[in-house]
Amino acid sequence: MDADGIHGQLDTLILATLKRGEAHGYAIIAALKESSGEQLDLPSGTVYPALRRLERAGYAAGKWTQASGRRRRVYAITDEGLAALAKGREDWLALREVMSAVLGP
Amino acid sequence: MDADGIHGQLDTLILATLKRGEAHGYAIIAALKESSGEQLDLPSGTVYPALRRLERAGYAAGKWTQASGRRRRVYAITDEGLAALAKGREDWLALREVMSAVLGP
DNA sequence: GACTATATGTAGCTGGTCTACATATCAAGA
DNA sequence: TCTTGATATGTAGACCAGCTACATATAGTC
Repeated sequence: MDADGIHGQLDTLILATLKRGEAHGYAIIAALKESSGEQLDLPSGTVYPALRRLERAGYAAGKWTQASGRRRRVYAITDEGLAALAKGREDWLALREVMSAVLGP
Repeated sequence: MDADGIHGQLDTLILATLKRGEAHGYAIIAALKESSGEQLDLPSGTVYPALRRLERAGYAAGKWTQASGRRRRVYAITDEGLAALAKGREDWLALREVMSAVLGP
């Protein structure tokens, strides 16, 4: 699936990934690819702006690190981020119910 | 749920409603409210542009009718619309799988 | 020395959805 | 009769998420 199939769930997906542990953008892309069973392959132009958005919103805290010469911006989920993730999950479940009700089982 | 929770599924929801039988905008809003168990309450400013979009795309065919003095634009789903609905359903199922895989069961 | 993987990001665009507004008819009740 | 609410359709203007394509840099490998 490419990114235009995720329709507003991007933040929730990223926050869910960060909940498992802090990570940098490239690793998040790889983790989502892995945890989705190779179904998700998000372009960097989608993920990096999303991370800055999450940071600006206070849902993730980023810090620069250095790993074998490469600079990385590592993000950790905040308390607000955990709350946002919980809300995102609820919204998702509500959407799931509505879609099931309308589309059929 | 208001319309900002449906994230790109609007067309699929409308096409699914039209599949049950032709309908006009106001009736579609009411039908979605009913079939979702009162969870969905879409504003007209969301639904009417969506219908014109679907018509422009060839997924729905609209015609003016008159019912007790009120003019109505009644839409019927086309063959292309049925195909688009099938694809929308597949996309939805794929998204569901990805979200389940990442968020957990 | 060239190529691939790792790693981050910007520029410009498209398009869906929102809020608020505008319009008109019909039915019911004060 | 007048007002209100339900029915019914739509436009204007704006926002913002996600897209594609591009730009940049280092490390390791062949």
